[in-house]
Amino acid sequence: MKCPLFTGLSFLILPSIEPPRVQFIVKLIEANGGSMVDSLINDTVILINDTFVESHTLRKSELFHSEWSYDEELWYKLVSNEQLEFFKLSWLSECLKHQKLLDKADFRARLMEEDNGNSNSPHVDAISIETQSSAEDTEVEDQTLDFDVQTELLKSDANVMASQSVIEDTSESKSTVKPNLALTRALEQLFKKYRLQGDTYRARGYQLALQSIESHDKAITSEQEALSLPNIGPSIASKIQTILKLGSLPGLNEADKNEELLDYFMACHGVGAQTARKWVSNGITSLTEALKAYPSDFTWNVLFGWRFYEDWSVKIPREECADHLALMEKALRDVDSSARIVLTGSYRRGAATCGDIDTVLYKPGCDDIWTLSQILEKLVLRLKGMNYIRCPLNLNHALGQEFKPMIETLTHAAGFHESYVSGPKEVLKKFYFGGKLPSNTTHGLSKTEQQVPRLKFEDSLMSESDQNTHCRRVDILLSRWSQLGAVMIYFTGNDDFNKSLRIRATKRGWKLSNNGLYQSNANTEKKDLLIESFDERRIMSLLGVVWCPPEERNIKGYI
DNA sequence: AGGCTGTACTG
DNA sequence: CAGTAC
DNA sequence: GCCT
DNA sequence: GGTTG
DNA sequence: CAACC
Repeated sequence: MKCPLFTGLSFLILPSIEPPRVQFIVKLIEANGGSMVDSLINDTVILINDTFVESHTLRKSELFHSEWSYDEELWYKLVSNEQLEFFKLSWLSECLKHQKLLDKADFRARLMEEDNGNSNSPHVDAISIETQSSAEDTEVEDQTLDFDVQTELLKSDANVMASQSVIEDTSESKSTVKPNLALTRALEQLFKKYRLQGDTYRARGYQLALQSIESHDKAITSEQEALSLPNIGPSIASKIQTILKLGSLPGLNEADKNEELLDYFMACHGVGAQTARKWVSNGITSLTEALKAYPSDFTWNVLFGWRFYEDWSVKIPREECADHLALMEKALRDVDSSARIVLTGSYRRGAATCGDIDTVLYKPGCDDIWTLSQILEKLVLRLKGMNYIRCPLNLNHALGQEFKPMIETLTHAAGFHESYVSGPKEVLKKFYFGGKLPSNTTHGLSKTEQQVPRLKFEDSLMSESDQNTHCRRVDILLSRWSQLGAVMIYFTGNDDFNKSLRIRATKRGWKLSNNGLYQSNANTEKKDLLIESFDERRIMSLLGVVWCPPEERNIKGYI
């Protein structure tokens, strides 16, 4: 008498042992001395139902998860543990058929579907970083790497000033003296001009030069003096020379019809520099004309941009952001009581008015994007049901179905007849949309009427505007629990603050993104190694930046 | 000469 | 892939 | 555009 | 006790 | 949720 085949082995079968076929196999396992478990015991053999495996990789993950019959905790453990191995359930059937334990190698499977980015283990401690340990916690720049400490210090001092003045600037700024007004005005014009033309880096060049001059509180009197400032090179210095001599830069003050038009078009969500430039250079002067001449430029995204053109050019009072949050929080509680949504962006930086409403959605302990995505989907559905969401700006497959009627109404209004086909993506990592509070919630009637782009009359037919409440741009970004710090940094900004951090990361051979701080392995085919992604403070500290609260991240230029 | 923040979504 | 947006 |  | 990770 | 302020 031999021992039964599976004596002493424990098995875990995913995603569920409910299906009759699996039930049958379970009986066979137990008949052969094996045991079933529903959590991770030592040396448990983890098997995946073959219907969910294709070429050693998980497929039909949507179905897989809807059939999941274990607790969320287990899923979390399975995805986060890099050591674990998974095999196809057919291995077991084969063993039974041959009455012996076969080599499992051919039956190997991976749990993560497509995941071409980085699957990270949440609880990993930072890899050893002895090579640059000095930055940790001592809030001092390490001397070894910085040959340009002086410049850096100068710049950062200047930026502290700049950011403070920005905060106070919200009301009045007569205390600030501007000795180089002629220069900064010209540079600003050049910056705008090149940005409008889509010449990003030239524009950036002028923007940085502009900021250099703004933070230089003495009047500039010579080309030489200008040249000595950071980000001012021969070309700009010579232009400055000209301005000093003639009082202005020839051919710059004429208000340019084309630039105005570019501005007009680019204020529409979805219309960028390339598209606008194409239209303008072909003599188009209104959205209506553009629609006729270039219908294919008008994706449903752009059409929504058009519909809410005016609403989305209006700043949002800080208090209203909180109202939006409250509304979403309430809906979220019904979807998943442990999930959280928080305000980031300019709101978190303390701004009195915000261009849009940025939020981050997460669930403590949850690193599984699929779960988070489900929560987001349900939340969106509820918000849509409340008539809060007035238009989506990106979709996955499921939501594509839900919003199909809305989108088709829109494209039909624009004169298109093809029906909308939703994309194939299953998971939502973010959701951008237009949201409008119920009219009784109206906060302060904006008494500070801002100067705002208005649609030309002939373009106003596609638009929807309402004096009482505005439709607002709202962004929801998902965050894995283990990456919350990196996501908060990214989505709190501001842009220049992010650029600064990311440049500092590159200088150290690292890579900072919304996913975390990694040691970049660009050439070697190995995956980037995680340094830190959870702790906002530690990321900044590793990059040699003294921790600062969001209100102080309102910087201009680099730190 | 080549970089300039780095990533996700649309069509 | 280009274009757009964050 | 400027910087390395 | 609310905020942050 | 747990640790923190």
